[in-house]
Amino acid sequence: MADRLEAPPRARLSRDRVLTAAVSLADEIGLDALSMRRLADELDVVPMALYKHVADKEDLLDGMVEVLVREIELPPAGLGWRTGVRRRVLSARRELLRHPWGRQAIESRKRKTPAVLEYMDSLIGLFLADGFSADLTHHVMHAIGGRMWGFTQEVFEEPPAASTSGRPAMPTPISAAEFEQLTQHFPNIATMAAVAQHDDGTVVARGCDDQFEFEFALDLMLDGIERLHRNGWTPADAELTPR
Amino acid sequence: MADRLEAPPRARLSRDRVLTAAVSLADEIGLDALSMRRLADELDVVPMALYKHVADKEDLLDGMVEVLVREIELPPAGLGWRTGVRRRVLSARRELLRHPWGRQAIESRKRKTPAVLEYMDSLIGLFLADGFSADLTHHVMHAIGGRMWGFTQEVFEEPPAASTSGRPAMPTPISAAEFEQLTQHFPNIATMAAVAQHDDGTVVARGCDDQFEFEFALDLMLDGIERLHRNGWTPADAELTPR
DNA sequence: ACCTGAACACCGTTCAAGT
DNA sequence: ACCTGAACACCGTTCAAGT
Repeated sequence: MADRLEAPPRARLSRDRVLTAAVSLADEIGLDALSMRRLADELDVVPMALYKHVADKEDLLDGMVEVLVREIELPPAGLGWRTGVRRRVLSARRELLRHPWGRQAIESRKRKTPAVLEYMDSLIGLFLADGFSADLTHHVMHAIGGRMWGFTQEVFEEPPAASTSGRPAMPTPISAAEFEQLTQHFPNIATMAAVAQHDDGTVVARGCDDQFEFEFALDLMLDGIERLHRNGWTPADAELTPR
Repeated sequence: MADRLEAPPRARLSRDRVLTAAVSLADEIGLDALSMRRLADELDVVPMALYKHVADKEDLLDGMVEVLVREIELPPAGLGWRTGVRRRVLSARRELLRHPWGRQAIESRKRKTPAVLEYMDSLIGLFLADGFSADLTHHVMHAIGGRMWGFTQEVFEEPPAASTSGRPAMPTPISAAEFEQLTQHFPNIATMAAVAQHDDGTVVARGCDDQFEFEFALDLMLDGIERLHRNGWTPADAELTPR
């Protein structure tokens, strides 16, 4: 309504402005809907103007991932590997919840950009500082895998009955008829789902608490790593892998 | 050269033929390059002809995932949960190596199709049959997560120096100059990578053996699960989660 | 130096028509 | 019943021009 001071005819473009706009546009409309043309619209600019600031769409995505990864908190040093790893991973998960496009974007990158390498370097540093061998560090970094970026390993979610609407994957209370169907064809899923749905006094009462499942799996992995480290794992142990 | 018996002017289309063609086309050119139009070309048909056999591209991808998942081997019953899970997961991984588009396709599905539900049901059945509570089964299924489909949790791969060419991510021996760079900026990555590259007598000598890393992580998880089961885990244990 | 316009070679999908 | 043609509303990107 009133005249604004910034943006007289139009604000000047820059890589930062392009990336920031891309990040919040992706937050809004999702990664699949994010196109160079749509982004240009948002910036009140013709599509080709973007190409002065990003090489192409791949470079745009690289830049968006950089922005996201730099937001992962690095806690103070000296907390020990387990706490250090745990806090980084939980912070990464928080970023991914704020930027739901993050997983797809990170997974589709082929070149590791500086912020990505820095983050991995800091994780590796935690293990090495606490006396993990380079070998063991290597293997546990692989074992942590996507969880270092806060990826939930799902592909699983609720039993069936997906959310028809855009986002909100509600606790999905299924109807009696659907449950009957489920019991018939997938009795084991039904048995498992029944507990997660009914039960009211236990931890699982919250239906399916994503944060709980995430930490459950994370701690299972950290427990395993701690045990290997405490037992002085060496490459030789790998030969006599169980089974 | 000689006249062929099948495909007189052109073979009749069917959902199966469409899906099979899509699967092998994706094997060849990758999922991103797979378009309805390209697939139609491959089948010597106009793009719109496909829409009689698949509802849309989403439905095509659903069908392709069905084809892939049905190829996962279900070992005979009675092997016990650990062996049963391990063999399924390793078989799933083999499928994913044959169909590199599988991961992206599976991850992008929102509705769980019958073959997917059947596979999950069979996994859950293994735990229940060996006396896992429905609660614990629920949590460990989440913890296994993408690994049940044979997903490597990577996002990690070699240090830097990505494969410039299309596919073959070679062991990537990096040059002395690159290594110097790496040491400067990412000392911990360098330390870790040095072992995986030099060492010649140990297990890690193979540089970075994907199969080894996969099984290392899988067994770490299975060990953890076994321990919980043996100790009679109950939801109450979750309250006193470490840290 | 930075932005624009027009064009190219693609997409998925609809709709009305052909056989 | 199944396939086709033409069209619509999109893509990413190049290239030659404008200011």
